[in-house]
Amino acid sequence: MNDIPSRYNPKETEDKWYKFWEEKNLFSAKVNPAKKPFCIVIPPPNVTGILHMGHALNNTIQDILIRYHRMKGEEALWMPGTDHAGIATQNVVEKSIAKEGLKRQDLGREKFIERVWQWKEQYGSTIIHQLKKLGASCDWSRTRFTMDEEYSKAVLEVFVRLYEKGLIYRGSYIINWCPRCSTALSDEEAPHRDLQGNLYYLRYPFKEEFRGLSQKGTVPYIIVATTRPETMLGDTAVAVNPKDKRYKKYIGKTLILPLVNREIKIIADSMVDMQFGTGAVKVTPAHDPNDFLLGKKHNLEFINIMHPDGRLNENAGDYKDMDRFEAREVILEDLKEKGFLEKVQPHRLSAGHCYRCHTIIEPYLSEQWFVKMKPLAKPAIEAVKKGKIKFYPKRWTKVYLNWMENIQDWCISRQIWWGHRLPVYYCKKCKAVTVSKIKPEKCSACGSGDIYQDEDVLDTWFSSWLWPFATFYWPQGLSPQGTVPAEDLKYFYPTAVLVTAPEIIFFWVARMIMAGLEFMADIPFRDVYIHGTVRDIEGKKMSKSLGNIIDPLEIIDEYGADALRFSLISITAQGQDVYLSRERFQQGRNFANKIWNAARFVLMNLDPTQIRVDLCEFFKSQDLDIVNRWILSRFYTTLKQVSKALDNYRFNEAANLLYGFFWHEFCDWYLELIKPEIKERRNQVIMYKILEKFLRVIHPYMPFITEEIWQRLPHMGESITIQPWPHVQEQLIDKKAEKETDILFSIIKSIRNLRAEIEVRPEQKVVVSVYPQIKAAVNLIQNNQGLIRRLANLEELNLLDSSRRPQKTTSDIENKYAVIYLHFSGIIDIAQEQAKIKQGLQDQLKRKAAKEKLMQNPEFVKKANSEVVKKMADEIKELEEKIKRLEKLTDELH
RNA sequence: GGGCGCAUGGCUCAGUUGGUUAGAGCGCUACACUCACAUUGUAGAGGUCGAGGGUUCGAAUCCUUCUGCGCCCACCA
Repeated sequence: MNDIPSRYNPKETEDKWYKFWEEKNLFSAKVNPAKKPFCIVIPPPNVTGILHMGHALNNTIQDILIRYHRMKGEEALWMPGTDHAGIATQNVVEKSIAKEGLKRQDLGREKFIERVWQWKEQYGSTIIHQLKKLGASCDWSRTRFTMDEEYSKAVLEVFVRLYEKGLIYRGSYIINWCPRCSTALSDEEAPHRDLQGNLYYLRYPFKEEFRGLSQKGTVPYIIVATTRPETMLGDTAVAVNPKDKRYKKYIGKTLILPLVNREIKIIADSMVDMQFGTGAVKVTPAHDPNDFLLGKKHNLEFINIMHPDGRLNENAGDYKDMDRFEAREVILEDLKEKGFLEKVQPHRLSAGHCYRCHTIIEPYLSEQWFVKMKPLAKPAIEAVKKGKIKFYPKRWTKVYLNWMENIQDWCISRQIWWGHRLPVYYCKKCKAVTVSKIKPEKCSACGSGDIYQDEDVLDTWFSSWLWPFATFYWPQGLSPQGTVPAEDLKYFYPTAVLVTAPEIIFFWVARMIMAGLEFMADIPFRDVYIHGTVRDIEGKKMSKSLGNIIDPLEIIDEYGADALRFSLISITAQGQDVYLSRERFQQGRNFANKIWNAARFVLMNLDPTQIRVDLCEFFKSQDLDIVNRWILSRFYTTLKQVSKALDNYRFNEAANLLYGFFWHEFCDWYLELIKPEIKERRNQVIMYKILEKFLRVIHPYMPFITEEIWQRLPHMGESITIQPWPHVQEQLIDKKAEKETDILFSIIKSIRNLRAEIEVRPEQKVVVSVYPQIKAAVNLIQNNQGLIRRLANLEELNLLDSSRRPQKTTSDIENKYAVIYLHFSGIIDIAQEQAKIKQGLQDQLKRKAAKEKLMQNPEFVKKANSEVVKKMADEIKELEEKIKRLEKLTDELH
């Protein structure tokens, strides 16, 4: 009689509806002055990316927002795309050609880049397909890639503008160098991790006293401490603090650098911490950022001892071509042998690690390009301080500001091939630098045609920081095919909200704010929502290397995308980390199935001819019964709360509200209540309308199942994705009905409780007498006897007007509203009953005493909210009545 | 060294501006597959809200100190 299976099968629906949405272009957004724009730019995943739980969380949140605002009638645009991810992608392709026994150098730059593009064509859209599996409603027709021709123009434009403004400069500085990737990295790309290492104490002998020391008996050497002994080969000084009494007399003296036999001076600088190590520090200006500063200040020699790949170079003498860590061991051996090693102490230290390959980075002196950040940071700090951009949760504001206020210049050149090549040209003749978007014919200084382009490419983030406007074809404002009109940028920018993870704040969020203000003269987004990190059940971050990954695609396969989405969101408190296990997804699957079966039930019992009516009109024309008034009220109350929660980025709250409403109110109570009279018009209309509206409201969370059901309903419109978000009908919110059903339900629950307690078989009908404790309950019970009888499985229901315990009573129970007596031919355990009553009496007395004490406190009466005081007084009155009744009962039982 | 987060029933967590008897999911116990759903239903057990101190008529909630766990930042040779 009906063709709906009793289990929801996501596999049969998800791909089908996604295809449908795409075919109908339901996700495309256009400039529409009649509508409010709502735009989110996706944090572009790496082209090398495959969907992990972090993506799943990040994109589910964005999809919920986009679908919600689309239904609210805004012009919702979710701008998708991918990031060329310079280092990561180059690494992947290098690995792939390594299978053919090739290195990128074998291919040469051009051929290698060709291979990367080939790779991108083949695998670069994997993540896009996976996002579609998730249900992401991006406007795919706009998909951008940071290496697109037009996008690249924007990148070069920005470089040139900043250069011309004097904000980009080139210079030799100590930067983070990854020997494995063989490139410079920004500070953000080289996060510090703690390591267990050693502090090595080395003896540097004095030159003057070198020979005759043993006779004089003075200290023949100064001891310096270092964690990287191999860098001693590049030492050009030893520094002490000028205030340090121990060393004052040695300042200006000369030492002989062991193994190398270089003469180095002892210099004084207040930078030296007297407390650390021996208070004397070896200075390696080419291999340590602090030493670099000292080197500049004291005009020291800069000796680079390392090849870019981490092996030592010709300046390392005998240690040439050894790997840095191998050299460390050999050097230590040699130092030890020659008596220059004083001691070795275990030492916790932290070192930068390449964020792509996790190799320990080397502070390395090299010529790089930098962006001066302070001038860019200033307005970006202001924008957040003034509240033009808001972080959710708020606490990230401080993290952002702290970083921005201490911002360092940004190293943007990378010594790799895959990326935007610097628009910088050098003249072979006069060495002048020409910076130009398009390759210049000749040197801007001397006019020579003998020029060549810088080999370096730009940091990937130097392109991603333009994402919120470069995706709209800034600065031309027009896509090459003219498919994206110039007005788009104006209409959709600034975007509404950026959704991302905390570790991206510095990399991307902060820089987008700076770029937006600099190039668009406006903030790129109004809100920043920072969600938590996805962890496993033990709290460890999910990562491939730990092997604790839960693959979202497997979850989709097993439970469905809706289940994945719903579960993920319902356990993610705002901004808190998420602890996941596979079992957690059962909740979402079960909920989907519940919705499925409720819809199935409604459809099985639906007469489509009855329901074509406007809900409000229908409501006005009818004298609706309490049950329908209640469920309408509950729906609209929930809707109101859900909208509010979504507006405040409280996604889990909205999810849980919807879950509770649908499962425990609509299914458990409402559908059960109307079952016998389900064909009545009022029930037909209300159950249908609520189901239909509920589907819309849960749709942002569970797009697939809601579409599947929607399509089976006698619906209007082609897809649920573009149905309007229901309006809150305030006039249907009926607190009185809610209160009254609470009375009915608690009476029914109490009876059920009673039955269970004395183990009445479920099929056994019993007789129950009810003595209402509040006036409102009397009529209510009277008018809803049938309902109570059915849900509590009663033979007969008597309404008492006296609290006298009726004859043949087996057991009783009381709740806020009534005392309930159950008549059943079982055995009455008088003692047990007495104990129960006694206990109840004592509880009530205690509660009454507590409340009376509060009421006798003049401070309370004076200061507390009058509503609270009144409530308290009412409660005392109620308690008094209950106590009176209980006392009477005790007497009777004696 | 600086900053942030977390600590609530066996487990994982909610608890918005302080206000009745602190909630949910999972797990557990008992009962129930004729009636949309066993991916289910009904009922139940289980918490002195990490510790001390303070503010307040009133604190899981605000302040403070401490303890434990986790994270971020920093030029700790």
